[in-house]
Amino acid sequence: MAKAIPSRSEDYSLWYNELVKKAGLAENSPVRGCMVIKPYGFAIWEKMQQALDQMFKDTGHENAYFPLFIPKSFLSKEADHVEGFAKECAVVTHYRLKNDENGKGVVVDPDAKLEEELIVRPTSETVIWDSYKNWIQSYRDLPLKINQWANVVRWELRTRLFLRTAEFLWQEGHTAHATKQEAVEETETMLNVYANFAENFMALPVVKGVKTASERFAGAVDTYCIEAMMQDKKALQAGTSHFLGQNFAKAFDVKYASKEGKDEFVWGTSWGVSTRLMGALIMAHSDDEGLVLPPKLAPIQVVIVPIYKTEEELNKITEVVNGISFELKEKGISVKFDNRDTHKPGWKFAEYELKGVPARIAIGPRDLENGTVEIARRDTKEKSTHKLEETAAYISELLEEMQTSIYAKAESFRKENTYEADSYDEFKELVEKGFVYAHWDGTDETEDKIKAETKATIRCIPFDRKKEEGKCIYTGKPSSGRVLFAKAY
RNA sequence: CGGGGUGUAGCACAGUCCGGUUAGUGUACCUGGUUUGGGACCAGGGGGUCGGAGGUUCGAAUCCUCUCACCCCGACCA
Repeated sequence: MAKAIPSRSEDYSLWYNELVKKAGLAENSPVRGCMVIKPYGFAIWEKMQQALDQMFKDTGHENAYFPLFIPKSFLSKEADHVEGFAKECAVVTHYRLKNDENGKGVVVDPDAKLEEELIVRPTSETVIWDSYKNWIQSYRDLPLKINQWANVVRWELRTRLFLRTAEFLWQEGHTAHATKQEAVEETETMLNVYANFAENFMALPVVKGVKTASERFAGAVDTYCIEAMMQDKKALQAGTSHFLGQNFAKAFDVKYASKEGKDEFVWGTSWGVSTRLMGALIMAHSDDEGLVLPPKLAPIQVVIVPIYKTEEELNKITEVVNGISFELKEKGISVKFDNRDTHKPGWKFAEYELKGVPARIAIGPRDLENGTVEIARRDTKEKSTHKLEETAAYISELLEEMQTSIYAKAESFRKENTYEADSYDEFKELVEKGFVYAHWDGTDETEDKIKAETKATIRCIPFDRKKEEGKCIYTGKPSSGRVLFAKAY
């Protein structure tokens, strides 16, 4: 049997790239740095969307949609914001093509130049705050809590499927509040929503914390984030939630009349997660046989593979399968019966492993005779035989067990590869091997130097860090707690 | 934008240094048969602007010039 994908331990990058392609998730598009998300990959994204969307609604948000194009002038209204995004914007300058006079196909019509160029949104703060100016007049209009599912474009110099593509899909929440406290609470709430989603649906343990000034979102007062460890021990930022203060309110003149009749600027937040989560899901759990999907996000949770010689046998198996399928579907479990005659059982086993289907039921003549089925779980590849009548109950338990066990595996992996460093020499050695908690003097300067010398960055200042007096590993200056360092994507 | 690498069938690649029949292998695809509890086997078959343009030559996938695209490493990256 030829290996479907290269070994993870030999070449992590290649393994990831090939896995994304071979499992039918996505491929490079003809447009530089963009990707085509294939049906199976999109089905996983849809499962993510569904769960997240429900969580947003449960926390009082509504969906809306804003334009893809942003007038160039909007972007420059917030000074830090334009600074942060200017270098990676796609710009629309013309609105018409024409046939080339020399017969060389179509060319841009120079007469169709736009008065003001349009930016393809790299994020929607500006265009949304421009609307909010009209939507908000009174404290009665607040809080305003909107989410949008959309695509955005950032012309990154170097791209990677799912992790950093020129165009990507995401959701972005944008809220406006009457008080600072309420906005800060919203920022925290949404970070917790993301952390819950990562841990309970993606089975991915995360570290919650706040970014240092140098990693902060352009235009934010504070950026909160969740950071996860991938199987190559590098960190991946899996979601961010920004407290915007009154920065965008001031830039777009969004004021409300308070109960006391005074004009006040509103307080803002924004938060988002993207198709990058797909990359996180793949890199966190998959093995050399393919994807390992946590049951809650698997488009197909159970696949049933018949093993038969004659049509008569297949008919008998189908009868049994219909019974099992019905029971499973009643429990809300998604089932696929792959009775295609064009592929052999062995081929199907390998294929569904590559696609990360959590549980597989095989039924053959042997089982028909004994009234049993064979059940294999994707994460450990263990196989076991069960009585027919116990199948649905067992599968239901198995899926729950797998969800927690995949999480537990990722968590213990992270634990095994997390260290504390108390000197710079120790730090340099340990940061090659995973996450490192170390003391830092709190300055940009020190952070930059450590990054330049080791390639490691401060992923976040964890919320749950313990109070501990110490000395900065680089300068020896006093510090009141450890921060999380790692090499990152 | 710098450094390195690769463009040959749907996919993965050999052939290029040292030019020479009709451009090859694996896999995938099609047909027929035997198979079916871990990516089956046998036989037959289809599929190529050798990334593109120009040049050298009797003759170019191979040599020369230009060009385009992609990948990896860096710079950049809410």
